[in-house]
Amino acid sequence: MTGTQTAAVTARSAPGYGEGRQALLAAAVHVVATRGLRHLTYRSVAQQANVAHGLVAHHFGTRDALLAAALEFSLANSVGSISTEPGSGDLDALFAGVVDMVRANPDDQAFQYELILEARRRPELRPQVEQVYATYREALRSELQAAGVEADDALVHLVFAAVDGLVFQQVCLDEPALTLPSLERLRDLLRPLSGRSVRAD
Amino acid sequence: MTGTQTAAVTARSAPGYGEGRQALLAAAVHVVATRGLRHLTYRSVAQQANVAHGLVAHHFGTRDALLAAALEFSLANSVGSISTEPGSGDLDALFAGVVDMVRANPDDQAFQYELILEARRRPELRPQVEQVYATYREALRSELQAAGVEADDALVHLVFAAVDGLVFQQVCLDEPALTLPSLERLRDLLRPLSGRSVRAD
DNA sequence: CGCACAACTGGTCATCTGGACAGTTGTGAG
DNA sequence: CTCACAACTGTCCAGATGACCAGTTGTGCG
Repeated sequence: MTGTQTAAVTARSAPGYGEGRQALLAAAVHVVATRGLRHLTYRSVAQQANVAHGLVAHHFGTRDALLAAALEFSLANSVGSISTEPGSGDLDALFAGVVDMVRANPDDQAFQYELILEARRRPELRPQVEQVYATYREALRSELQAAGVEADDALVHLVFAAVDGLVFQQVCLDEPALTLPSLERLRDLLRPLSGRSVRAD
Repeated sequence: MTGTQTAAVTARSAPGYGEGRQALLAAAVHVVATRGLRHLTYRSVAQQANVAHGLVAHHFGTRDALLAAALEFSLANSVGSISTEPGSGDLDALFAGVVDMVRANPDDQAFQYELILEARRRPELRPQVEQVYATYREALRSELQAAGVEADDALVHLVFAAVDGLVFQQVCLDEPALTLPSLERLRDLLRPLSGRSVRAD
């Protein structure tokens, strides 16, 4: 690519030298999220990344390996804190940023749900999926304990499943309007279990 | 197929005359659930159904139409009551059969999650998906009200999302051990909201 | 500048796929 | 039994796909 930027009328510019691998990872997330696993082909992902299709085999070897790497990439980019005030025990801060996070990164969420389902069929993907679930659950346990809630396994599992379900529905049915009030109700349900009564209501 | 049953050593027998269409629908659910949407091809579904692959085009015309029909088929086969004692208001009966239902029909659950994600990309699938969610939510609202719980939209949405999330995790991560205790905890959280205190603890 | 190596390109090929289609088989009514 | 029609079969074909690969280009070091 030597001085032909003016000739390149595509919406996406070619990645810089040495940036192809990363561009392919991001492209894989986008293609899967928007068109499904079925349409993730060497050519579709290369086109999305604006590189030649042979580069997929060059960097990843196989389609399966691309997917595994893309999952790792997506998780690394989206795992965040479950509270806007980590460690504070403030229930109002718990999951407070979820709706905006999903809105800001719908591709990552959708991609991850696709890959979680794929993990049923691809055992090599499971460690990553399980690790993320476990990480979030431990973080949730800490937050609940900081709030004075006795956080046994069943409660942690339930609360995390509830949020997982809310996000899934937001992503799939595009119903963000009810996510915030539902999270509010979740906090209302948890509040009597905590040692605190901060909210004046 | 005239008297060659002894020669047919395949695990699946060919469907009877006139039963091909139904066999293909069931096969589609199984193939998608076990191998993903990507591997749902005319040939894979026909092989699973033990019919010739041309029959897919004959009955459904296109792969997309097969999927839409299979979703309808799967939903018709799996939508059940959310309580083991419908209308009773008994919180202990609420979602009591869920774990066993998922265990008995993992294919249907997985298939439906695959199709829910697919509905993001295929607007024609959305009415069915939304209809099922709406039906379940209304049923949940009724059960909660029968239990004396003031069932506003946010609470219904939250409770259904929680169960949806639990089922998703059971299906994908194969962790049924925590589903029952989590449902128990969900009921514990709902109990103070009801006008009843039936459980002796 | 030359060189080693990585990144990248785009052609190639065997195989698969969606779907059309002509021919065969099965069913039920008259 | 005959006939109309639906169900079914398996071949065909154009296009797509995963992956390989020889050749080209870019980078950084000596």
